[in-house]
Amino acid sequence: MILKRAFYDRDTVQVSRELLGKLLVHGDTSGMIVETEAYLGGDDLAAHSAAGITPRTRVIFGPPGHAYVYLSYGMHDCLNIVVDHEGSAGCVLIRALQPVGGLEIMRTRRPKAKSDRDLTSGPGKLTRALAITREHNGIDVTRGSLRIESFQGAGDFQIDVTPRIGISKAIDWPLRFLIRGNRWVSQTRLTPVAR
DNA sequence: GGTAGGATGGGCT
DNA sequence: GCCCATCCTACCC
Repeated sequence: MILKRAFYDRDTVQVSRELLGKLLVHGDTSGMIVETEAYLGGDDLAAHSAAGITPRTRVIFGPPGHAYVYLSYGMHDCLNIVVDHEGSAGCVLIRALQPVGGLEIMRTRRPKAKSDRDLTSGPGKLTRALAITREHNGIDVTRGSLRIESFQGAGDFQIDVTPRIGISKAIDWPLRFLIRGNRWVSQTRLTPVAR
């Protein structure tokens, strides 16, 4: 079942935790979300929205349940989901997936992957494997080809919390969430600070 | 097992 | 002109 807009129209940390175990679908490929990061509005200087409303960040300030896709380090597209109410600047970076459907398609899109773990164990890897690009910036993920669904296959799991990866500001904030023990979690910065 | 450094382009001051 | 919400390769244990 596709997640409705009300799911996203809530506190950013809460939605970041609850997106774990959900199914990200694009066309014939899909994967279970196993790692997320929360980016807040207000005084979160690591968030793109800290620069205010610009042509790039406009979508983050818009209504929840839409994709924010940006170019990272000049090479990689990264996927966020806009959350919290319109006018606030919360969003959730999708950092890793466990592949569920369309593995063969993913392998052709990431021919250099040395294992199935390599297909989607990072924010730039998973967008490549699922063919998500900046062309999807601003689209509604509560309907259409790119969407997020509940996933019975997730089963029970525990959540670990750590600081966020690859940022230089607010480096100690505990805003990275992952499914404990999952093989597809990106491996840097393992030590959890909470549950 | 681990890490150092290069690729590469857009956003913002 | 500087700063990146990354990935991959080479090289070293």
